[in-house]
Amino acid sequence: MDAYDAGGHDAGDYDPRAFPPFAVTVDLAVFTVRDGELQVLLIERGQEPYKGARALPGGFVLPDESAGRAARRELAEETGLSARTTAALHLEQLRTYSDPDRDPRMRVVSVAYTALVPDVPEPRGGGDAAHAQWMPYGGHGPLAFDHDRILADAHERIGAKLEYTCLATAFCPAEFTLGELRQVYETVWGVELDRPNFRRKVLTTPGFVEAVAGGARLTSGRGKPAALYRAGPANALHPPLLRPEGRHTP
Amino acid sequence: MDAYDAGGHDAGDYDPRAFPPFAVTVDLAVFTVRDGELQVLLIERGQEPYKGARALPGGFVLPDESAGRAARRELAEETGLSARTTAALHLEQLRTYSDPDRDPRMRVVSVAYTALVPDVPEPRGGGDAAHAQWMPYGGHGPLAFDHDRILADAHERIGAKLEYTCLATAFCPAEFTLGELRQVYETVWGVELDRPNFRRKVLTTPGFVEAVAGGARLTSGRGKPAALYRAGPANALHPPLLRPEGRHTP
DNA sequence: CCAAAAGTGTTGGGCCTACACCCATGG
DNA sequence: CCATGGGTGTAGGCCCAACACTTTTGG
Repeated sequence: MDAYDAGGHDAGDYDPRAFPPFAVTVDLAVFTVRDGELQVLLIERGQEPYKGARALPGGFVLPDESAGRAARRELAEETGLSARTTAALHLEQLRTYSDPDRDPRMRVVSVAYTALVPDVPEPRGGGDAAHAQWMPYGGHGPLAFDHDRILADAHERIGAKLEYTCLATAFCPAEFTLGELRQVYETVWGVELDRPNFRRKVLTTPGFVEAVAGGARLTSGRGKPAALYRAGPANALHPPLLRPEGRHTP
Repeated sequence: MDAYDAGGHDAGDYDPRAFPPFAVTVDLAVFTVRDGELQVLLIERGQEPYKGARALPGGFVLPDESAGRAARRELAEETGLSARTTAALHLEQLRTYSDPDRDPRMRVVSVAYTALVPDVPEPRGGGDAAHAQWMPYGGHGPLAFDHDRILADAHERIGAKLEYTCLATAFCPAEFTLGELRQVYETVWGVELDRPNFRRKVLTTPGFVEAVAGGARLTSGRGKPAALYRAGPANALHPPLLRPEGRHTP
């Protein structure tokens, strides 16, 4: 213990062999909105422990890459999407999970990331790529390790970020209707929003969305065709778009 | 590379010796409000690299503790405060910094924490404890490693959290005046707030503060004695206490 | 008496909720 | 022609920024 104290990178002597060895991994909480419900990308474990249980995709951080790069690489591998596609996706560090007992085999510190993707085609199992599949959020059994907690933290985070960032557009394709955007909010928050007020709010927030010139599209066949919009240049929402009753709807 | 892929904890074979070795540390961004200005706890490095430069306090995570426990332990060691005192302090995980080149000696992944402390006595250099000292935020030179960025991220985070949490009371002693609480906001945000409106806002937010029965105290000698308050049971502010002009004042 | 800080009151305007109402399309 | 969803308008109310004013202390 004293050896480690003395080896602190802030002061004292330094011995490269004195540090306690850790494995560092990334875990991914990847969300999408499909069929009007929130879905999450999960894999099925083939090995003990937790064999047969669902888990978040993830893997080791390599010696020459940052955790963020590792997360993007794993995302590409698990979804089977091209590197060009995944490079544009929204990926955000959530937090780091470091309980000594979180992995029964050894000491693993995991940096969790949250990714939001539009309704992409089903992840292909092409080549080496994974058996990852979309499952409704909450409609899966208990997950392996501490992944239930990671997933819950991720859900809470994106719910909060929808309030004061333009993040919702990350769930939508390049061009989308305001109805689709509203459905993102309703699905993640689990509430219904007033359509006219939502529209005004979004359109009066500078840089949130911008109209597409000629476009008009039908969402589900019925009703008046809706105008199309693109994501705007803004990152933050001023003022924020708060969910109805105070906080949370867990 | 393939060996590491196959060793991923989500699938495939698993070899405990195949994982890339990392050192895991914690770094602490400890803030206080002293003399009406925001100050941060820094140490001076005695070793290369960055010998003589200022840095954030921190150290290795031990094999049998979580990063959070390591952060609290380091905080106690650096400030010289008793374990009972530090156990009550607000400590929050900021984010993890994992750039491969962030430490020139070896691969170090650091989990950064932010701590908010009231105006405690100068950290004693007692016993083994550190040469840590308070310095005005921004009034120090460039820091070692990527600590400038960590510190900037921490400042942004606490500024944002003041808006929608009761965090500001963590900067105050057990009993405080509304003037002291307002000074916390003004100091961290770098703006002036309207006193009457601030008072109303705080008092009408349920659970933010509660009045101390008989108390009344003078802040700086001059003026009418102010009533004393304690931190209330609430954690979040509804509605939030937004800073004046949109975002940021960097 | 004056300066400084605490505390109370008031008012005008902005924003937002909650509706009512038209428009365009598919069946 | 009716159900469905897009889009516009409007009235009421709540909240809040701004500022005037009183109170209580130290010098």
